[in-house]
Amino acid sequence: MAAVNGRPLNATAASLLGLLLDGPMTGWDLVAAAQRRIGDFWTLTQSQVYRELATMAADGLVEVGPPGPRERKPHAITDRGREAFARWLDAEPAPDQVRIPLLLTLAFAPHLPPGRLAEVIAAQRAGHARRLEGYRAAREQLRAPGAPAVGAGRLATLEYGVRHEQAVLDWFDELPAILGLP
Amino acid sequence: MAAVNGRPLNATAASLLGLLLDGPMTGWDLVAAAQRRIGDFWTLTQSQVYRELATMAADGLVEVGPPGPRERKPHAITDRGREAFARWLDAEPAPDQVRIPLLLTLAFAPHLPPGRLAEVIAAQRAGHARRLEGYRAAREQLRAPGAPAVGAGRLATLEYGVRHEQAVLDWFDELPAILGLP
DNA sequence: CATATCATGTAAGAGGTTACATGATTAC
DNA sequence: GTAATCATGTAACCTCTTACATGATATG
Repeated sequence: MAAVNGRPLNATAASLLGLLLDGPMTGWDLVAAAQRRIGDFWTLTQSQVYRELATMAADGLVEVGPPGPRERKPHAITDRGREAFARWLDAEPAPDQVRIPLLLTLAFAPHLPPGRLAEVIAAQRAGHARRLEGYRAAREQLRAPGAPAVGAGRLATLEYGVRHEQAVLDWFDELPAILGLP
Repeated sequence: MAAVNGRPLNATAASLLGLLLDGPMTGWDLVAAAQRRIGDFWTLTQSQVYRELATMAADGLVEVGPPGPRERKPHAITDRGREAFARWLDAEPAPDQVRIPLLLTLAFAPHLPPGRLAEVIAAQRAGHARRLEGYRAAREQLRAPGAPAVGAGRLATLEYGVRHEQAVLDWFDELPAILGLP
């Protein structure tokens, strides 16, 4: 019996519990579900998933069910897990955690060979434009008649993505003026 | 003589080198300088600074100068350090690394007690509004006549902050409609 | 039967956070 | 003299990433 009261959940573990509220899943399933449902604003790797599952099983937050074909090991959330998830969800979300390598490059741009900065900016802008298109397409698909019913949260996060990427693109378009580039 | 060719720089170490281009600094100085120059979009702790300095000293990227008063240990960038920094700066910046706890909460909002979601949103919005004001104030200060001369990069990153936070606030204002909140 | 996909996991290390310990110097 | 701040760093731990190892099953 490990950790009688369980350690405090980290956001990654809590998210896995949240996904398990829809029913038992294997680690493999969870990786896919996480990518689909929260992948746009939360990264997690397969390695992490198996580790968190093992930890949570030891803490009694999930239970391993009867193995299926191909070594499938379905994990189900327990009552303790539901409580832990509810406590986590009710807490104040931590502040955004943002690290933007491009802004580092920009901060040190005077040390960059001339012309290189413009290249870097163009490449980064293209990436953001691609992502904006992805978010837009996904949003339109969900808005279309006959679209699969989906939580409003999904629409809200897509809208976040669209607005953020649009703002970033607008910023890119102002950049030459700010930096005094040709 | 450790690591003849030096391991590849991580962004945090590289940033410290970038700051040292302005002249020798102690770990303490670097913490302050980093907070001021890149703190808006890159986090780093005191602990990390001392560790990276030790590693970089072992790799010959920085040199410890003659100690000053109060155990001050100025670190100066070496020629090897300058090369390593230039190589890092010239490389393609990694994609943004973003984790937004609020969006996790939103993704699982159906499991939240009624009313709690609105509270959470209000609190988070206030935080973003505060940050927007901070960026705006800093930007106006730099634009004012007689402002200290400062790199265009600083203005560009402030502009990024302003636009990002403004987009997030706009999104907050759309949220009730998207989520069907009163 | 070969290849792709499903599915498990381990190992090793990098990067990051929090908390603590220690002492010098400056300002009141 | 005492409190704040400067300045060093260590210890412990957590989280995340990358790479590897292993084998079952489905598809052509």
